[in-house]
Amino acid sequence: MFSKACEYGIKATIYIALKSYQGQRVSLKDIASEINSPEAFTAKILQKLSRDHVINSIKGATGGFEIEKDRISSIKLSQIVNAIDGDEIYKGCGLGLATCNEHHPCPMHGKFIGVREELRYMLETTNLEELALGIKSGLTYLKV
Amino acid sequence: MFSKACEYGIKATIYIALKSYQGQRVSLKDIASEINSPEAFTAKILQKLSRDHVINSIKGATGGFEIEKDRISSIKLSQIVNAIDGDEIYKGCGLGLATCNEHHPCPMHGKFIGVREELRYMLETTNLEELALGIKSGLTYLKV
DNA sequence: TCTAATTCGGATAATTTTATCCTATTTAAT
DNA sequence: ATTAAATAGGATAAAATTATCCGAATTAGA
Repeated sequence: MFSKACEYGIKATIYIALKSYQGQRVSLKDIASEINSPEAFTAKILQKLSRDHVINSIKGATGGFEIEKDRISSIKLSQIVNAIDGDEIYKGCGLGLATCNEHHPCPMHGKFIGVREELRYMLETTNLEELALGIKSGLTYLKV
Repeated sequence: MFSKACEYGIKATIYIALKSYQGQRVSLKDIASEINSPEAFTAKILQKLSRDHVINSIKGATGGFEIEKDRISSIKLSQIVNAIDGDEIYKGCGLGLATCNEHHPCPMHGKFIGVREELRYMLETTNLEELALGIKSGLTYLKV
């Protein structure tokens, strides 16, 4: 469904949100260990999310990654997915046709539109805060 | 969402079903041209579908690919996807956790379960006949 | 029997995705 | 200033996916 990079990106952002919520800044090493991802690869993904202003990166000795507390609840899953995988997955044709719409639908169009719409809605309405809260309360997990 | 191989596989199977429905057997060349896919790569995918008994392949001079008419309505999209991409996409965790269930959910689990379930249901209930019929009636398209 | 049309399948190549390595740069603290 | 800890980013490598090439095998029909 999502690329590995996107999976890492989502998990990393949730973890950063959780820690930011608690007033803590987190290092790459910490993130990679917490979400069980390869460090250098995760670094590239965080750079991308930082350039896209989903997260903030702070260089230097006490540097790391964080998100302003008051932005956490307004950041949607779709922004993360978009920054890494683009929007093809929740806006594009299921069979990869360049143009697929009501006037020129692929064979799956009518069947797929509900799935895609539900995915789009889920990604565009789910915010970081609710995801981080699940981790905080020990109800959900980022690894294993 | 689906791999390129899977997209080709679905389109190819729909086209084979359409022609089989009309009592015609189709060649690889015909298929590749009709769904706009690379011939040799499509051949590998058709081999896989053939080994999985989704389609039949006939060797030799007047050979090609076909599906028994009376099986067309009973073949589900999920069988094609399964043969090529496996079932991870509609059964696995959205964040790639090896174990993700109600007792040990990933942060997205509760949000993702609806999407995944709708995708699973769509794939498991949509049959080849309805997809081929759309093409036959000129309402849907396999390319452009 | 021969030929032509076809699928099969092994080998290889190209491209994309995933992953690693290493140096430069930044910054807080001593 | 110096040092240590951290991110940035270019170069490269490994693995997976997508794509191509070509000879072997099969089969209908002349």
